[in-house]
Amino acid sequence: MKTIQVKKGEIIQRKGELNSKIYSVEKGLLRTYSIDEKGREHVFMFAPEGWIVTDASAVNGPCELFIEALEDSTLCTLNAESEIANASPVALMKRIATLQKRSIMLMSASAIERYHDFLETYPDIVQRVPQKMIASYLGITPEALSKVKGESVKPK
Amino acid sequence: MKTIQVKKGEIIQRKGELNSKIYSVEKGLLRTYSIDEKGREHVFMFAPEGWIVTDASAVNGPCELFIEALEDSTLCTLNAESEIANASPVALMKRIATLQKRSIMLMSASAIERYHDFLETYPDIVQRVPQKMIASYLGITPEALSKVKGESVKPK
DNA sequence: AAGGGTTCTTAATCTAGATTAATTGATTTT
DNA sequence: AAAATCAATTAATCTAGATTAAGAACCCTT
Repeated sequence: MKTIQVKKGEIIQRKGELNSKIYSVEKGLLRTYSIDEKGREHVFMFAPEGWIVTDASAVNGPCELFIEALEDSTLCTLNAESEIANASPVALMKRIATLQKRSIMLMSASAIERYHDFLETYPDIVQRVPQKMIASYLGITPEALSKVKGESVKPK
Repeated sequence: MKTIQVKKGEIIQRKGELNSKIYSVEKGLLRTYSIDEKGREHVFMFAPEGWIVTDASAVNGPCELFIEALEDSTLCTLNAESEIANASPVALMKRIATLQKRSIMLMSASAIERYHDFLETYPDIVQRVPQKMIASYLGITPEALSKVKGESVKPK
């Protein structure tokens, strides 16, 4: 386990890499995202101070996700292979519960409902993240996010 | 840990209950689903023979999900509270990886792409599950599933 | 076997969000 | 500070999938 400094815009992990790590965010802000066959980016999660990031698919093979610093950040890195074996099952269950909720939201809620859920899940980061990345996290385009926000302020 | 028999149609766990369990499917088929504020059902996952089912959100509170037997089934039940502490972190990471993929699919793939992913994820259960539940799992209506299946057979 | 309920499909219409495009304002680069 | 690139918003049009409705094919139950 060691502490590292990363600069805004730096890509910490890329799809296809094998040396998977677990990152604990001490200071700053990360995001993870995938790029599909059509070349489009999809933000999977954000990680402000106190959050932990890892690409679960990297446990049994190459990473699926990119990890990028959205601000200058301080991270604690753990080697995934050795640390996962003693990871807390209770903490992992919490992660599963969060993902369970996210899947259900994506299946059932409208764009504006998902936006409000984003605000609850990540209070205090709206100002720190570009709109287009929030839109990507919601699974919609930046144009659609602009639209629904406008409608919710001045309804009808 | 004990083995129980359940009948087709039986609801094994309901939203709001506190006595969460882990179910391992020996024989038969289960599904888990949520019901949103508008009263609509959303299938979260299926569990044929060999799969394990649990409602992760029940670790820290009441269940979010219903669990139902789609066929007469034989299940091994484990008490969640006591068993989660010694659950295998590697197995939990696999579950996280599956959910990670599901979220990304829901954000980025079209209905027909998600249908093909369903066929890969659950080979051999298409014939055993009603279309409307497959549609619900995909996050679309039964009518839309009928439509895209028809289009994919006879394109244009 | 007849009746009443689901389930599936097809078709017509409607709508949330995508796409395209243009405008303005920020941020970087030189 | 001008040029160039990038971000956000607005508007017009388009489309995947929703909604509504109706008919056909299955269950169940009696």
